[in-house]
Amino acid sequence: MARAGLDRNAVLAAATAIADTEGLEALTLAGLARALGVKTPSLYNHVPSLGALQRDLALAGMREANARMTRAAVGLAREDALVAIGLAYRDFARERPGLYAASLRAAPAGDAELQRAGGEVVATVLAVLSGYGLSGDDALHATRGLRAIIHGFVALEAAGGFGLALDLKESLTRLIKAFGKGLERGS
Amino acid sequence: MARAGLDRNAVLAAATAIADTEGLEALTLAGLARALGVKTPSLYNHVPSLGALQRDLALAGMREANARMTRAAVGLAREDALVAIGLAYRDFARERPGLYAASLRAAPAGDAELQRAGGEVVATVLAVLSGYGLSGDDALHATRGLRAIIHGFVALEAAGGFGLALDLKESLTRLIKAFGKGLERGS
DNA sequence: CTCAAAAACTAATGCTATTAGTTTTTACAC
DNA sequence: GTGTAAAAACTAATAGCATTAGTTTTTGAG
Repeated sequence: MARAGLDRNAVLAAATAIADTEGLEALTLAGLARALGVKTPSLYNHVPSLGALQRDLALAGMREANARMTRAAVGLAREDALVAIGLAYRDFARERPGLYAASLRAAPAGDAELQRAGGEVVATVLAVLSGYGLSGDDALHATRGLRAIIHGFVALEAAGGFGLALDLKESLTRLIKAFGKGLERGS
Repeated sequence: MARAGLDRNAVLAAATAIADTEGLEALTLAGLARALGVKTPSLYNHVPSLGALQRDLALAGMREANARMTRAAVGLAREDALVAIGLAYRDFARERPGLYAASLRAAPAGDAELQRAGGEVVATVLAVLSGYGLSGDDALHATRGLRAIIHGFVALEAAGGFGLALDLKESLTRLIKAFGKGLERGS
């Protein structure tokens, strides 16, 4: 039957491709097996379950998002750095919609690896905010705020929640800059 | 067989109850029929499909969210009004998690009623922002910004994205106030 | 009291994930 | 080279899901 020569990475790559092109909800083991030229149960030689596959996608998504954000912020500080990581995250969501969607609906509770990846994103944001000289609760509230801003904007855009023909990149840039200004004097 | 006496509203109410208590992903026609003491196909006398049911939940969710926000903003202006609608939306997400989740993943494209409900939420936000005397693109960018802030914060909180034992209501209030301050002078 | 519509039912189809058990291929030891 | 054991494919089966078709039962209006 001419072995297909799959391994875990090949399965994961094909799953990512499907999720990014056809949407995460279109990722099924049946369809994935079809795309790989194999019968569905064969996938269980490489992946424990559909849920585990989705979790792996989520982990890959978080890591890629974090990598893009840290790379974007290199050499920048304060407002410039804030805008850079916000736009980098937005680009990630636009270019890898499947990984992005997977990273959103993963349940980090009880999954150390996933929690660690999420923690690294938080650390990136915190690092960028360190340039504002915040301390204690102020820094934590600000971190939450920036994460909420970026996530909220990107999620609404991805869901098609912004109807008008008004430049989206401009909206996000303005929003982040306003937030940055708000950080310069207390709260 | 002693007719169960269902109608569309009874089915919708039971579906809402399941979604709010067990999670939207636990809402299946099979489980819903079980809860109503009826066989699955009987539901099709009242509801066209599972997808249509989810859409109805989404519509109900948007309407309730908007109702709560407008009610919360009555008699308030500027910063106070901003904070009030933000906290009202957060309460909605916490108290009606099923309706909230349904309202997020509905696809408004091609659904006039859903679009209208979404438009009313936008109108509420715009009305609150009118107190800042913004005009043209400034008002539109600001509307996007406030929606992103509120949605982002609430979504991250609902997903358990905020780990620390730091007061969440305080975080959101600070974030919205900072945004309000940013509106007072340009951008 | 009749009768037609509404609401329940049973039976069936096709999709999904998943498990069990079987065959085939490959790689490595000798 | 050859034997053997693990890995990777397979077939077959189960269970849950949404959905459709066709049938029976109940109800309410005339």
